[in-house]
Amino acid sequence: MAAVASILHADLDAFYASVEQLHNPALRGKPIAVGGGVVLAASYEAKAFGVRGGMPGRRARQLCPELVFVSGHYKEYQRLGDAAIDVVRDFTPRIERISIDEAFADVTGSIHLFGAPADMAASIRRRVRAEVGLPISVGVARTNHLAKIASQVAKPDGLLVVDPDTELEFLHDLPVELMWGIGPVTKGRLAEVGVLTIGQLADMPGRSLERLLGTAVGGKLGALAWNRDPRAIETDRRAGSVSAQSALGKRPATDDVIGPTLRHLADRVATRLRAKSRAGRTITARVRFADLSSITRSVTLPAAISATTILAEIAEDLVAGALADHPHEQVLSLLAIAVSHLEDDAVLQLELPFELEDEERRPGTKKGAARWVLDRAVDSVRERFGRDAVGYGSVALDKSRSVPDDFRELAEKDL
DNA sequence: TCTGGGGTCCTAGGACCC
DNA sequence: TCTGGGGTCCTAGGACCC
Repeated sequence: MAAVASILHADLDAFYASVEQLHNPALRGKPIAVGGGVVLAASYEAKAFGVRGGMPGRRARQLCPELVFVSGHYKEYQRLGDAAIDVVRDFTPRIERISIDEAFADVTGSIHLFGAPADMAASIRRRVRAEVGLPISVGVARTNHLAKIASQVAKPDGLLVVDPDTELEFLHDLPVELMWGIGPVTKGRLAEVGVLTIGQLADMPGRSLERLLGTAVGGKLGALAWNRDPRAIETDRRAGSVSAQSALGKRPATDDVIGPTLRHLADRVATRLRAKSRAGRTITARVRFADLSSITRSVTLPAAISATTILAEIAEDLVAGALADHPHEQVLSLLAIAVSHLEDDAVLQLELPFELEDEERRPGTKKGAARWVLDRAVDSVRERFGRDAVGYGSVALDKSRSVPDDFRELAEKDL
């Protein structure tokens, strides 16, 4: 019965870029970026020039003229990411995987088997380097939040253990943006009142903090700054929503752009739902305009759906409504569809009778069920012959702009 | 030199019910 | 006629994470 929890946070360093450098020795030691139009990941050599993920490729090339762009090997990312996390899993089943390259592990119950958490962390780093070939940083601490911060401070290719006796000393000298939940906006708001370090944040009266940032954010950050982290490892999280989006560059807000794009997005989302026997009640459509401002419209149905065509029709209605509210916007830069309020057992849900307000355009039970059967048939053909074997009409997406499907899959969470 | 894609959580107002 | 209070759901938007 250990009195204190021991949490590890393991985080592969510059993951995609490291995989490319592993497979192609000519890239080692060089500034490289995975991606093209947009930088999906940068090597540490590139980060030294200020290149960051999410940055437009053109901007990255300005910052670093000798930057080498490489296209991604996404299947490899999935395989090696899994392999690295599996090494961590050898030390405990109490794993919460945050993303493809990052996981928390609660090793409190493993100490009697493997020794001190710091030794486990060192073993993990050695084994991931030897067996997977990649550098991984590990933070060790009493709480999730502290372990996560420790791994960030340890990077690249480092190990940092936060001694339970010196947690606040460690925490309070660090810049506020290392905390979970502090992004550019919150960092800016804090900077305006002269708060740059976690220690300064901790010294703010709770009430001023909540006035500045809102009760939830302010309260949470205040607690974290004093090292009160309520968060425990969650070993089996399931996604609460599914979504798909397409950046469009600049396209006119016309039916020939909107229709095919929404059908494509609806297909992606609905196929994923059906593959996991799930369905959702709330449908949200997002429209982003040329100036990057965006609006959303949503509707909650009396029963959950997972049929492609119904989802596409509802999304089209939502987008039409959104555009009607903004008659002066003529140019679109992105469309997105999300389904939330997810429920299990799509088959049963879809057989429940439900009626939508406009029966003419939004078929209810019988047609809905028939469409679901058709969608399942399409799904099974695709399973055998590939995604492109059969489609829902023409998809007039600008392929040069869009991101490979393999990459999209990396970000998908388990439904 | 206006930026990709998939997610989570929170807020605030209004509708509706008891 | 006007007065309460609490709870839940829905919608739209915003900040943040990887």
